[in-house]
Amino acid sequence: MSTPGRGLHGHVLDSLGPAITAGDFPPGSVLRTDELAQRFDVSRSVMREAVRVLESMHLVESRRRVGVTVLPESEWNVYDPQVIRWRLAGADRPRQLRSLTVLRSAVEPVAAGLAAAHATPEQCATLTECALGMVANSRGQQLEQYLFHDVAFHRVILTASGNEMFARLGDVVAEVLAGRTHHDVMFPDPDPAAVTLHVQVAEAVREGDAGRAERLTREITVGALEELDILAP
Amino acid sequence: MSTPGRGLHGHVLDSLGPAITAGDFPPGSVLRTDELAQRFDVSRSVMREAVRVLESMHLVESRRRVGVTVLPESEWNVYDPQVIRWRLAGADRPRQLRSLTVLRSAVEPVAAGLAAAHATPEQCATLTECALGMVANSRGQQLEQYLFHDVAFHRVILTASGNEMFARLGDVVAEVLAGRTHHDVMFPDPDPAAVTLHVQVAEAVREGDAGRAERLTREITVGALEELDILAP
DNA sequence: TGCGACATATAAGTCTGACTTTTTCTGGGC
DNA sequence: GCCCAGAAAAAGTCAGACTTATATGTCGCA
Repeated sequence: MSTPGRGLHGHVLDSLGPAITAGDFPPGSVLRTDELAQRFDVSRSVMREAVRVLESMHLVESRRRVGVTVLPESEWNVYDPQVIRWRLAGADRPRQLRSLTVLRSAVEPVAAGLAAAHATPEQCATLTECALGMVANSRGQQLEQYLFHDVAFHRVILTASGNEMFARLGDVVAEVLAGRTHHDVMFPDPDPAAVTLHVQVAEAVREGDAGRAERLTREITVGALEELDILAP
Repeated sequence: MSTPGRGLHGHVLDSLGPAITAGDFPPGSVLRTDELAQRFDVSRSVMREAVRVLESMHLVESRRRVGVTVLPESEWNVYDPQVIRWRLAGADRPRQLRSLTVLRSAVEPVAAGLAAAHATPEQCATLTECALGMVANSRGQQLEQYLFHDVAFHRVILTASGNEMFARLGDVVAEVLAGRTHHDVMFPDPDPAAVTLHVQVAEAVREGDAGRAERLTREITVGALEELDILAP
């Protein structure tokens, strides 16, 4: 999905980031750069670079004479893809998935409506292909193939909306959908109603019917939320 | 609003960040750490820390034997508050405001609906106060006072939704609203209809009427979008 | 002429040690 | 009890030497 551990400082981040986001260090905990450098067996320069990155994510704050203070969750840059990945890998993954799914339920319908107005013919074609791919793999435990087309579908919607803020949520949606298929309980086959809705959204976008695209997508996301409620009530 | 230029590397970022996000270096441009260190008159260690931060924002990519490559806009972490601030300070500020306003139009109505279900009595009280504050300052060019209550209002809605992803957009909304009042053309007095809508949203949340809160908030954001269309068609 | 292996230059990456600066804490004097 | 000066602690900064990956160019061979 992304670039794990490039360089020594990256390796340090791969350890420290998940540890902090998992709550191993309660907010207000104080770490010392030198000690961390020793613990990870890297030089102080490398450790400082890692701390700077954590600081830019607002996971920690570095102050003179004090040290590196872990910030409360409310300060974190929870939209940073790296932070999202770390948190999804952690213990309260279910809560993350819920948060992100609620975000989806707000964004995707509006994005679909905009896509109906702005999608290029190519994007419409891709959308239809994705929907058909979902149909073709909706039965017979072909979850991986289904997931592939599902992710592609939602990426196209978000991109075709023409809004960059929406487009950049493609990775988030991909993580959420992948998480549902891989880590969490999943029904052996996808919900047939959801498959139909995707096909209909592709139709609505193709026809430029913004209102219908939005309504149908809202139904999809409502379904995703209900699925979460069933799995983790 | 935030923490400008803490430390030497922060000062470098305050210069480099806006320059990159403004497009001063076309995507693919290659910078060299040593040269940058000279240009900003800092040591390489400091420069390296700054580059690491830019790298974590996906504004640049650092590769051996090549240098620091500026990435295309499509790679940027556009949800990073710092990046948002840099871009809003730049030349294509209007486009940013539009992107962010569209995001608001997707998120805030859903947030208001959730707030109606989850808001504490304290939050309801604060919300009503904010709405009243808006009413009280809606006439007579008291834009600053009006803005203050407007920002507070939307922050409460986003927080009361109980969704952390929504809550973290409070700063973004604050930037957008402040931008509208300060930098851009603004009607001498706020739209009376918008003021009324805010009061009604506060009512709906207080009464726990999620549907109405969502609908009314959608009207507010539609109004904000239309306002943009009028100002920059 | 074309292609692959090898050599080389380059820029990032890393480490170390010394020094500076800010800020908290401590303790003494009033 | 309060305030100010000094000390201590940790981050911040710098300079220099060394390592490593890698893009590119060169040479020989087919």
